[in-house]
Amino acid sequence: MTGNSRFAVSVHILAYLAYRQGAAVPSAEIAGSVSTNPVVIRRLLSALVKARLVNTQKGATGGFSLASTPQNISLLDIYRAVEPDPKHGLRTFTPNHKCPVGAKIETIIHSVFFKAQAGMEAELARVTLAAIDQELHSVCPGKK
Amino acid sequence: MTGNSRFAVSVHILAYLAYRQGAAVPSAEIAGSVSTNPVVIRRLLSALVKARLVNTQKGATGGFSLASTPQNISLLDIYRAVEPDPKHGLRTFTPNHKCPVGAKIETIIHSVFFKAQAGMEAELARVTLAAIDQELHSVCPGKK
DNA sequence: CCTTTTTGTAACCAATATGGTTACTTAAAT
DNA sequence: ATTTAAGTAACCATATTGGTTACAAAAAGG
Repeated sequence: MTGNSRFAVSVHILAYLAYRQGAAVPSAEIAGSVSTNPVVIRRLLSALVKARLVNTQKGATGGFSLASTPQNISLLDIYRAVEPDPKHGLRTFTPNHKCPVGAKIETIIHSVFFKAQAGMEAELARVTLAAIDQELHSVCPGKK
Repeated sequence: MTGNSRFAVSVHILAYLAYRQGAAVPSAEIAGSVSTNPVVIRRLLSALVKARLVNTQKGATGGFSLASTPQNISLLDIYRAVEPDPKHGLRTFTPNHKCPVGAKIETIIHSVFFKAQAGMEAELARVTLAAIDQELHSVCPGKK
């Protein structure tokens, strides 16, 4: 999907903020849950703040909190915030345009990747942060 | 999607083989169309041969050819041949299991990624090499 | 045989991406 | 003032990626 862990960690971050129910959560606390450095968390939160998914507050008693209800945040929102330009490995794909195949294949593959991307994003759009939060609070999968 | 160009180049390779209609095509010729080194092509073809999508023949007059009709090869077949284990950036994602969120989020994210992957693969399954080949032979998009 | 062509791989390299870390500035609360 | 915490730049180690050279194995054709 993405090759890096930005999306996975971002989902974890927002799930953690949902779990903390509106409290101002410092990056160090989130980093403790993710098991990484607070700067890594703040870097991702910087993108999430820009995408208006998260509010931020500096200073003592500051921290991060959701800018919207978990019901109003989909995983697609998160994905787009932290993976703005999925380049699908087309970076180094520059076929020879002097060849009849090379001349046309690039456009064709772009269109295929666009459809594949849309298929993936459609699934992400179906999952809300509220659904994730609910799973977090379920005691045990399969419990009656 | 993948981060690397393996899938894009592999589609190009198979499209080229379809275009050459069963001839034994040497890796150097394909490399000319893709604009890369023949070894890069042979590396990918090695995976495609193992997946039984391509036949290979050593020696003079040797080369590669499709092992099946273009109609019987989907882009999902190609994807699975060259990206056998899409690790979706979960390599370095190892949350803190001592935290209630960290303990459960990994499973949840795995399931989300699985669905997203399935959405993407469903689109790839809908495209055959024959469809690509047909697009390659269309004179001009939009021509009457 | 012997030469030519081509696959099959190993080995190595440069470029890039990624995540972790330190350090420092800015801002807010008490 | 002091403390807490965001924001961000800079740097580093590691991993991935694609390109390249090199060479063995194999098949065809004299």
